Amino acid sequence: MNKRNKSYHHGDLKQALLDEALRHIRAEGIESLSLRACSKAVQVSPGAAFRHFKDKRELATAIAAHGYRLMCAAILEYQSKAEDTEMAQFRAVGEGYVAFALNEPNLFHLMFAPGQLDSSDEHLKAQAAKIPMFSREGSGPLGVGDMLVWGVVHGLSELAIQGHFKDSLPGDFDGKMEKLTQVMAAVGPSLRALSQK
Amino acid sequence: MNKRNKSYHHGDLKQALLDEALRHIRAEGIESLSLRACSKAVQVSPGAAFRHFKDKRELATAIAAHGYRLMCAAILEYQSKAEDTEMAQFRAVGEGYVAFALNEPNLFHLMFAPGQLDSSDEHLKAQAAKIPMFSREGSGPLGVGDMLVWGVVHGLSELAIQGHFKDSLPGDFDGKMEKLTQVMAAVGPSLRALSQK
DNA sequence: AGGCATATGTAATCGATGATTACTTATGTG
DNA sequence: CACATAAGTAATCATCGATTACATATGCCT
Repeated sequence: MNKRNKSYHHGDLKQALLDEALRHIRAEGIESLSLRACSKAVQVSPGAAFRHFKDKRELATAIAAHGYRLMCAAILEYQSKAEDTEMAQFRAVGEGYVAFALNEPNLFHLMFAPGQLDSSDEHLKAQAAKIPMFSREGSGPLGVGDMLVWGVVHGLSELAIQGHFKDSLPGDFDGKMEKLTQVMAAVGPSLRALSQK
Repeated sequence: MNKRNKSYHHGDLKQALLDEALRHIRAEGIESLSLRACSKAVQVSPGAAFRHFKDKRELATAIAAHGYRLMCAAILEYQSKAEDTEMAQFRAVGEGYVAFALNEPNLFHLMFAPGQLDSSDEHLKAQAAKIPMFSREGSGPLGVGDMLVWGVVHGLSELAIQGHFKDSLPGDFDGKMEKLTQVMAAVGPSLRALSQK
């Protein structure tokens, strides 16, 4: 638990691997993530990584869980900046969701790449449950409004990330957010109404 | 061009590889697709596959292009079954999009997995351009309504595929489609109005 | 028919990867 | 201080994408 950097033992290899994996995924995406490359970057043998992560998927799952934490933080940030009306708070959730996706496209992609993750991981589920959309999962069926709200923000996020809106959105983050906020505002009220009944 | 199955030459190896790759992607997904396994399944040496596809990505791209053809067919089918009113045809596009996604989740996933594809492939772009949502790309910026329409159908498709609506949707295809059709119908008119101005 | 360019396939090989195993070294607790 | 355990190494396997040099079949041209 203490930091021993004298020799041999790394100190906190697990965290170091997580850091390196996060850095790599942000920069290059999940596809090219390699345990060996991570191990080398942290100056450790390939096999050592498997002492802390039984799988490549286990590492990816941990990173995805961290992604949910960041997404949650983004939503809370937008909520804290918004007025304290129900409608403003409702919109802030969507804006935070989209803002996170635009800022962390590779993390967003990983979080919705079921093949690369262990979806039954408890820590992963716990972090996801902090997101309003996810927290309603399991608590009975979602209403029409809830499905639409999630669908809109998720679809817009994904399509924007993948460049399908590149002719329709400014190049910089602030411009994208402003335009997407307008887009969502166009249906916000009706979705909110559907979501409440 | 003729079918010679006497010996050595395969006859139509390229198509055989495409068939096998499509079968594998449908059954297992893109992640585990392997050129070697495909080659073995078609009784051919691994290197032979590279005669017809310079890359693994080139093979994946061809399959994705086929996916767009199938998605287009699904949309046309829903349109042909729908009434000949503007609103009914508008809704049929969305229903066809979602129906395809539910029927071919792995193909749908591949078509929106930019890392695995060569997005600049001409054949791929040509097939995609037959989908109403994609055909508006490049023809000036999309309006608010168009972005919302695409976002809704795409987001609902993806979330449904990934099981995030599993408490809210029936287990069978027909049940899912019925519910999702209701969901989309709840905002169809307002989106259509936005999309037309 | 004969000959030859080309299309198509094989076999061998490279480097990287995920994963496992047996072994070694450090840690810290009774 | 001894010893169980945690944490790392080194070696190895099978698989993968990709390239190369080589072999064989096809079909066109005269």
